[in-house]
Amino acid sequence: MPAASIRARVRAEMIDEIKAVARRHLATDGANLSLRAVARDMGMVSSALYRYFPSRDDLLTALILEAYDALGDAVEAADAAVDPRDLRGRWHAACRAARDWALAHPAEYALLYGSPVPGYAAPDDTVLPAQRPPTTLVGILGDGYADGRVTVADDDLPEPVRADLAEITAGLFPGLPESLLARVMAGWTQLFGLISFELFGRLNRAVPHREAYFDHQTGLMADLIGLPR
Amino acid sequence: MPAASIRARVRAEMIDEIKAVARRHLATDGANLSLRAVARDMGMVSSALYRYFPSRDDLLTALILEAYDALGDAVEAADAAVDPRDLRGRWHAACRAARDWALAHPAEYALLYGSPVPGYAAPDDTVLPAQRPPTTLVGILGDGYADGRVTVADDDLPEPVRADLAEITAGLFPGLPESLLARVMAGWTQLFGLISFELFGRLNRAVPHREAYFDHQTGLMADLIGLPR
DNA sequence: TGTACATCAGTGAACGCGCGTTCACTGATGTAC
DNA sequence: TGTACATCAGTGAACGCGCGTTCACTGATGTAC
Repeated sequence: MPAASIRARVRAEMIDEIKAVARRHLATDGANLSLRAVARDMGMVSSALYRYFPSRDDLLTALILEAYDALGDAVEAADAAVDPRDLRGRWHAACRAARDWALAHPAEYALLYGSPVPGYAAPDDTVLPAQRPPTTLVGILGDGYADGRVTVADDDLPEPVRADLAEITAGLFPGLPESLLARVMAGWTQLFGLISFELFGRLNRAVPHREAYFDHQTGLMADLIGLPR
Repeated sequence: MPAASIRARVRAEMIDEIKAVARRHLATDGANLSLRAVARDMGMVSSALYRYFPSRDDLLTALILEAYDALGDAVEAADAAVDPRDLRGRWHAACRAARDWALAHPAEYALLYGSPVPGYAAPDDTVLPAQRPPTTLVGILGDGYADGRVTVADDDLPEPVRADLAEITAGLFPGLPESLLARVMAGWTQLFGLISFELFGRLNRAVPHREAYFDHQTGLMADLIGLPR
């Protein structure tokens, strides 16, 4: 191995370590991530970090991208691990995977799905990874629609909504009826609403049995969407 | 009017003005509210604010309480303005009121329903005002259940969930079946999921017709809950 | 293989800024006799 | 009604802290001949 790539590898490891330390800091500081604190934890001087990230916001962006991808990986893997014909099993598995990931990485979840960080604008690279979980959900429904086990409810979609959704299906899910997409989006909203409520403390006193509650609620959504039992 | 109460009134007006200025700052700074910035905007020295609020967190708490109450007022008023027998109309009105309030006060909404502020613990006084919107939703369904126009779906509630919900109904909504409460909670989760998605940018590129989308989605939830059309 | 040079990582000091909170103080406003 | 006193609002300086970012620098590591 040429010496140059050793340096490159060390550099890549440093970047990884910086991100790992920064992730730990997210847990206590939220999005008020401090470069200096990260540098301190790494036993470096704060200016040294500028060798690796041109600014604090770039570090934040890297963390966001990684988090989106970790969440996407988890959801897709959970879906793929279930018999493809077991639509309801896939739905529950995907939802649970999202929740499990969020519970395991609450600070990163808050970074993705919490209030926007003041003064920080997410770059466009985040759009695609952010779409992975809803895309997985649509995929489950799409399979069911393709083999006839999921039928389309006769929703009276208002025309502007139908048109908006038609653009989405045309680009990403050709052939999918808009009203089916609308219902999957209800499920997608519900899923992250449930996780946010749980993580942000909305269920604190009211619902001690969080997991059972979560499964039941996602089950209700599966009914609404028309997933066969 | 005795002179003492003039002083008291001036004091109350100052407190109101401080909160109003602080609310404006929330919009740009998010929860990183700066006492000094508020004082500057009021043409005072920062230490003067300590005559009115013992600490920054107390000011934040006051803002949170007011925001919960403003949202609660809006939702309850919208519900009350509709013919009580028009359950679906009440549902839509309550949901829209929550969305309208959130759109008009995005920073305060984020304070209530966004990621928790690091290092800040909401005091117990916030619990009751925070319950007002879901309580309104339950009220709509409860009326329908009482006069038989909303029937209870035969959900197979897992026992721990049923028990959790039974405690809630026993305390707040005696006689309401747990499975009905579970569905209202789905609607409640959906409602704030929708608002958060919209405000936090999740629909940015995908759904331009936000209001129609919102109404359609809350309509889907009304179906799930069993509100008569 | 050895040597001159270029690249790169990390240092340490500094700039300029902001923050929450405390404290002794000045004046004005209200209270009690 | 007038006066002595107490209360309160607001000032200004200070404490001690933290932050992101820049910049000239030292050494070590890698490259090219």
